Amino acid sequence: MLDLRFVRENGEKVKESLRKRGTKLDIDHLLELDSKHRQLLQEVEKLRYERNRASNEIGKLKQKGEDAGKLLEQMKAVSQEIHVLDSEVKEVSANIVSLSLLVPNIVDESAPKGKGPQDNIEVRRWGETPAFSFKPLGHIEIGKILGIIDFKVSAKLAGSGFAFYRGYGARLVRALINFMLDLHTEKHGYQEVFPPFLVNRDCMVGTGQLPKLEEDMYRIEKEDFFLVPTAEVPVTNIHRGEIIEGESLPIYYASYTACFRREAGSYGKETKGLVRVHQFDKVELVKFVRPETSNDEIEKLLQDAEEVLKSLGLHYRVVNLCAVDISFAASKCYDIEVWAPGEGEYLEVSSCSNFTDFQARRAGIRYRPKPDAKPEYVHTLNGSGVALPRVIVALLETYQQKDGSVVIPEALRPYMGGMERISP
RNA sequence: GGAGAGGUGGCCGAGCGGUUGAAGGCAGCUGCCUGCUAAGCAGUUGUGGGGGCAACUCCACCCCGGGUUCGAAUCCCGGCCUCUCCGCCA
Repeated sequence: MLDLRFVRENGEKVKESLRKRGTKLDIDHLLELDSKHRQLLQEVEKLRYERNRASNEIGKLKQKGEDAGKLLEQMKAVSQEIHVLDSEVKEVSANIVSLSLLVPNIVDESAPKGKGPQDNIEVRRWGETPAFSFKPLGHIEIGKILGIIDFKVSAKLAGSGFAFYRGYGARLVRALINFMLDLHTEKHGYQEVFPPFLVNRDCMVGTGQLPKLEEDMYRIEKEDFFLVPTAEVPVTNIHRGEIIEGESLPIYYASYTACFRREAGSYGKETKGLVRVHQFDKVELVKFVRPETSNDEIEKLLQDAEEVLKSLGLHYRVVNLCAVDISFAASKCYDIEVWAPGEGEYLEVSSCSNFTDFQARRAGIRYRPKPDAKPEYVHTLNGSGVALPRVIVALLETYQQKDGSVVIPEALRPYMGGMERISP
């Protein structure tokens, strides 16, 4: 959510940002509602003032045992008026809120302009695309040969778009989660948290998934709960409605959760295998920081995520997303894309975003710059550190051997009971 | 799931339908004072919003949402959460 006052005073800037994003929204209408709202407020508040004073007067008269009938009658009418105006105010402000919730964050100036993914700018590459003396297989085949991923079973259990891991495959999932959590907590200074996988509506609005993306979310109708699409949602909401003491910033959290996404509208090749599934595992990094530091913090966050891939020896590239590609709540975003030799393409395994004060304002997350200063909104950031299925794709495809086995990168071996390779 | 209790300011805790933004205590801050570990005295300390260049001023907020009333922290209804007992259960 943007600061309404900011929108009021920087209408052009807001519209410019919307143009860059390719989003059409009637900002002028929002501003009209805003001024109507303020005008109504003035009217009601004046009446309230009048009524407060009169009610006081009535109280005094009654205490003295005097008659207050006349005043009482007058105030009855005033109360009626207030009631009518109140419902108008309520309606207008409800409209303002619902419109405001649909306005995306202002795009950072360093984000490239562009019309689509082709305009994202590659920031750097790490490692090289591995060479093979044979034609590398895709992960689906490898998983089948090794008996570690079974899409027949997952389809039987839940339909298409799910994964079923078995044996060393299941072990690999567990190993990766532990490896990543250890890396971030022991080396990068994050505190590990383990939240519920179901959250209420307020959380989803707080981080910006709702109201816009409700169709993409799994919802438990009876309780109005949502399955978390990412740990970002529960973890960012840890501090919803709080005022954090300045000295405790920055706060870094690392969290494993399963992630649930309906992925409505996906089709074709994308929906095969592990590349796009309804449920996947992810270790997420979330930061709460002072506003003036968020530009540096996103770079550090990105590096923390990159280190996962470096440790695993997987070739990747980092891209700076162009305005059109940046998600609703973010102001700036880097994607990390890992190379999958079997697929022959780069796969997004991490998005590292700066949400500036956008989520903080929605979720009411503030801090005190100094012990007695007025509270201000924090900046929130998060990044995958990283998402598992596509890393598994890259891992299997990168480390596959001619004999059908897959070598386990050294960093992961302690988590695999010292195993060096998975053989058919 | 059944029965009961309760949700008040940073914390503890009072509150009859009428100067209660809210007693009292603790904590914090600011003065004054006292030579001793730190006590005493006085003052002060919430959030959001509107109006004004400003001093300032007004409105709202005692879990949330409705209602009754001239007036609600106080009464009524609905919801959420916490605690205790019982039941069920990994």
